[in-house]
Amino acid sequence: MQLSVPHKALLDKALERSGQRLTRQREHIFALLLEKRDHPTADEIYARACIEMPSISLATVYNCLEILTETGLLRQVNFEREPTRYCPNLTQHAHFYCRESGQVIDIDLSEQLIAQLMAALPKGFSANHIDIAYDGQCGSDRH
Amino acid sequence: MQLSVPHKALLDKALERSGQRLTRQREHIFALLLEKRDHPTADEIYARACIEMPSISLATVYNCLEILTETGLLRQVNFEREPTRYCPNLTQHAHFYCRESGQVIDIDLSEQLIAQLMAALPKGFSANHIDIAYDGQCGSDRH
DNA sequence: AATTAATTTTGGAATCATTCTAAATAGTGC
DNA sequence: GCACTATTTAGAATGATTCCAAAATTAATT
Repeated sequence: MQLSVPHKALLDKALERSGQRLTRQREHIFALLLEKRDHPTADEIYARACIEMPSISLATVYNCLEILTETGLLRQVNFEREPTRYCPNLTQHAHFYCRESGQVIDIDLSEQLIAQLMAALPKGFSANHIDIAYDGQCGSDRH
Repeated sequence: MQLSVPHKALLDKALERSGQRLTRQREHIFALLLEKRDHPTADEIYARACIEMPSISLATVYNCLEILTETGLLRQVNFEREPTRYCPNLTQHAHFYCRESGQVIDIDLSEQLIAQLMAALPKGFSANHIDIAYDGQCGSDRH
């Protein structure tokens, strides 16, 4: 598994900007997230990482995910108090959690809809972020 | 602290409907939530409950909150992986979490806005619930 | 009111995701 | 390659929540 040239450049730049070093582990975790964009948990990422890098530890996976999130390369996705999932899609979008198939699907929202949500806030309130999570059935029969 | 007659009737009916008994503990926890609608965590509710009912246990608080949620009298509110908070406002609404003051504020959303959010889903998807959490500054200086 | 049966409460142990810690290892600039 | 600093590692610690089995309470029946 290999990071594409533009993604590699993105990673280099993001780490440099925040004074962090590029390590094999960080690169591998980032590549895994980009390769299969299914919103895995830290445990799932750890299991996948171990295939090519058996010596990696779970603590490192958590650490890499934290650094990648801080540097703005990943987003955390939470559903209730389930384990945190990770998402490399940085555009403003919502998440749909299908309780049947367990899949998490990105839902694009129009600028206009976001603007309306912002406009629903009382005077004086300002939001840095809106987290929108749907849950229901996605109609696919994959399990 | 006393449950109003209509709220008492609501509690009775909801418990009966799902075959649960009315207990002092359940009534007390429900009354606490209605009295101060500040989205407390289980720990905070436990601390408040102990004032009038020192023998109550944390396990019972969790159990009551679960039952009251299941019977549809309370909603759980989560922000990332912070401890779950509880809310007796059953109308469709969003939550605003002020990182400065720590306050959680209910935000009303129009039917129309909810409908638009539902309409943003791909064909075949159906949502039971949409969870909307803003975070930012609420502009109050209470701390 | 006593008896029984079923549910609830209780305190403590267990669980699970995540964070912390301190020693070992790997990057970076010279 | 050397020294300096950041990172990784394994395992212990944490914190919210759930589980457990015994004691207490409630509801139904006599």
